[in-house]
Amino acid sequence: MESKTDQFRKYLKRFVELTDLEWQSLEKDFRTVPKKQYLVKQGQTAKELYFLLEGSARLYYEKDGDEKTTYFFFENNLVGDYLGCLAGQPSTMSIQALEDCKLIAFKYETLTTLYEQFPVYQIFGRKLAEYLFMGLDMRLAELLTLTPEERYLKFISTSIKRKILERIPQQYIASYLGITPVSLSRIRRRIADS
Amino acid sequence: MESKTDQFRKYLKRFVELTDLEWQSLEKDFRTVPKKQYLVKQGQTAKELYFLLEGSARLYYEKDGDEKTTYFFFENNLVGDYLGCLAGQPSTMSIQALEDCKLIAFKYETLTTLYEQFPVYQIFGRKLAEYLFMGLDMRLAELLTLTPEERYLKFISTSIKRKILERIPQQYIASYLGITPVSLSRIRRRIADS
DNA sequence: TAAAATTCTTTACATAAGTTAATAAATCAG
DNA sequence: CTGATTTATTAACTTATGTAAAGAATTTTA
Repeated sequence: MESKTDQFRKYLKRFVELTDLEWQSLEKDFRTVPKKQYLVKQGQTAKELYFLLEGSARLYYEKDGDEKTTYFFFENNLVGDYLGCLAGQPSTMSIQALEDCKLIAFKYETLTTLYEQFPVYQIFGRKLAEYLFMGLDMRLAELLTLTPEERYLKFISTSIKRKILERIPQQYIASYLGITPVSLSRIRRRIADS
Repeated sequence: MESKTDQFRKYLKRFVELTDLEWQSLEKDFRTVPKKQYLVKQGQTAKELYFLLEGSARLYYEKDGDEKTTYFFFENNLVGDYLGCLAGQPSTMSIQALEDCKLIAFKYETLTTLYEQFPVYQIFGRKLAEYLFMGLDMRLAELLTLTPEERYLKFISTSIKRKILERIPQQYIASYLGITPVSLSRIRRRIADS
């Protein structure tokens, strides 16, 4: 039977192969965060990162009273304010559970300590940053080169994202695409009519 | 007197401290690229990265016949298709010299070899990726949370960026901000009138 | 310096998006 | 199951942006 931590260890294999000692050196802490509660709060300095075992979350910025959702997180992925951890600055955004979440927490500081202790973690740190960079780079290119309608079509064109559609309120998807919920509703109608 | 390579070495000190051996192990190649020529061409697989000694460049995507500029590069910074190097895929964008450029080229493969040879390069690789990630993350947040006018005001509010304004055609700044040159012109007028 | 090329601004018009508010639909909680 | 809450759609209106084209200003270069 696969334990919870195995899920996380398996995820790390995308990046590096860890020995048992290396794997155990990363102190892990189980958490549950109920729907609508926060993993990261704006203004507070994030000290830990999470591996999402179950559930989903959204990252949003607050602006003029309303919220701009810019990212989603799903099971079997890392969650957290990576930028905040890197910069050591208070978070400029919040991360809220969209569904009940089960997660594994680990201190960012523990990770940086492991960078020095084990070369393989240094490699992990690099590959993780590279992986996150790639994601953002492609996202940015899409935002700057595609129209809102094109972005929506691209968004729903992957089967993974279709699952997202069923689990996530459309208002959040709208701001992920850089538009208002009303506008997304119109785009959907426009597409349905054609 | 400071030599050309010293400029590059100094830049690297942001990330790591290199011994002479480590520094010399990175094979460097001087290049000049005249204005309007290309450092990276869409469709070709980028194999090297550059350190810009003098001049400036823009990164752009081609879409429906016209160009979307999404990034600028200036002296004393790295240039190149980092994503393309990471992914080993053909570039989806081009990088064009906006002014005559003097640069130091180094093979991405050499860098990855050095990751294995010298731990300090592994650290450099991590910190570089983290640094680039941070830049993209902040940029993305700005694009998704600010209006075009707010983005322009933010853009010109930093003294560094004001220099950019004087060296870079506004049409490119427009698409950097995610709008058309016409729209930028109107925003500028709106601000001037108020 | 003058002609050519490029860049910027402006105008007019069409289109899409934002805003507000009302209604419909779906989801949640007691 | 039903009332309450949240979410999605629609409508009406305003505003900003895109597009195309013309003219002005600037820069390039021969």
